Amino acid sequence: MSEALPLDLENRLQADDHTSLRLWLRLLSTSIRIEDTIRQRLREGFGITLPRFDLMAQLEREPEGLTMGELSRRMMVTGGNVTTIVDQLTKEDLVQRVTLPEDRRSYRVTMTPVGRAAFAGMARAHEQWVKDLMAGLDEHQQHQLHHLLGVLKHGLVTPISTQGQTHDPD
Amino acid sequence: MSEALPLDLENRLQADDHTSLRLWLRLLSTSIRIEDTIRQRLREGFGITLPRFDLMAQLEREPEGLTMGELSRRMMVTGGNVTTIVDQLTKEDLVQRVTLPEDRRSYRVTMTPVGRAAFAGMARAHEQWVKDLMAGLDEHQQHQLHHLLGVLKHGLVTPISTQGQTHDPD
DNA sequence: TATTGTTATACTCTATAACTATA
DNA sequence: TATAGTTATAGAGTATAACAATA
Repeated sequence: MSEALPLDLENRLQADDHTSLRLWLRLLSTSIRIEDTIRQRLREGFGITLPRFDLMAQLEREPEGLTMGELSRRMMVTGGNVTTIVDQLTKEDLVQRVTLPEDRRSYRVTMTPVGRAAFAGMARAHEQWVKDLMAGLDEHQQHQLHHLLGVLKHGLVTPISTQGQTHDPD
Repeated sequence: MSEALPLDLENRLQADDHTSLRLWLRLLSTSIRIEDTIRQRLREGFGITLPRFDLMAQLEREPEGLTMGELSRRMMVTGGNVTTIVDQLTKEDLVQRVTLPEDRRSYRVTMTPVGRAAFAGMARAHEQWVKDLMAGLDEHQQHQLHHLLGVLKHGLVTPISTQGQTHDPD
């Protein structure tokens, strides 16, 4: 975990490479493992997929609802896919399209009362799962990890596409 | 980043929940952002997908090659999918199936010379991308993050399936 | 009978591009 | 013309289950 660092600059670069690669593989595998667990439990417990859960989570924060375009930008997927997901959730009576008088090309997607109730249960379970999965770290370690990930994330070179002012505070 | 912790036990649990949830969202979003970047560059630079790259990375570490079953367990996907991926890589002459005299049901998948050369280039580029993406953290922070992720990962309750002794040291 | 690998099928998510209807 | 959303299509990855060949 803490090898002696060589003094030669080129070797140091090499060592640095391996540190980064090992870190990335661990970050990725940890994330995938947790995500798969949550995905599986959402399916088994609530018969819902992660993208559909995510869409409802977006709506939960916005009681007014969101247009398809807003959902597309927030979820960072193309419009056609949002249509599919909203279609499915609509079929299950979890969300609905509400027409806008001021622009008849557009809709506002909101949760139905059924959807709100269903989501409350899912969100509660979800939060408990996450808490359990994170329980290997104490409060201090969690804050430390949160901080380091923040540094890493904000240090990422923003890709070419800063077009749609993506909504992604975390 | 460091709010005062309430003393009431129930509130503390609540606060703890939110810490975990915020941590998880940050972990997930950071991981996805890096993964998407790498995925896109692998496609644009080398015309290869992440699962195919991963399969070749598995073979790279095992000069003797691996059977379909071993690949399936290491990549944690079902056998049918490994068949598909190996088929595609075989079509591009990057890997090959080598028959085993001792068990004619089974094969050993190895990289072709072409595949080995191609993978060397990909791996070099991949490592450099990772290094650049991680550059927001200094060496010490990277080790710290690596350590915390290790604690988190090993604290995860091992899922029910410890059947196939999954190969996943990271 | 059990095991290795393949095939067939289906589902979800994803992107691109053509299209409709409004603005 | 430009924009909001839909539809059509295609491709990748995934799982399940039935199947063939071999052990």
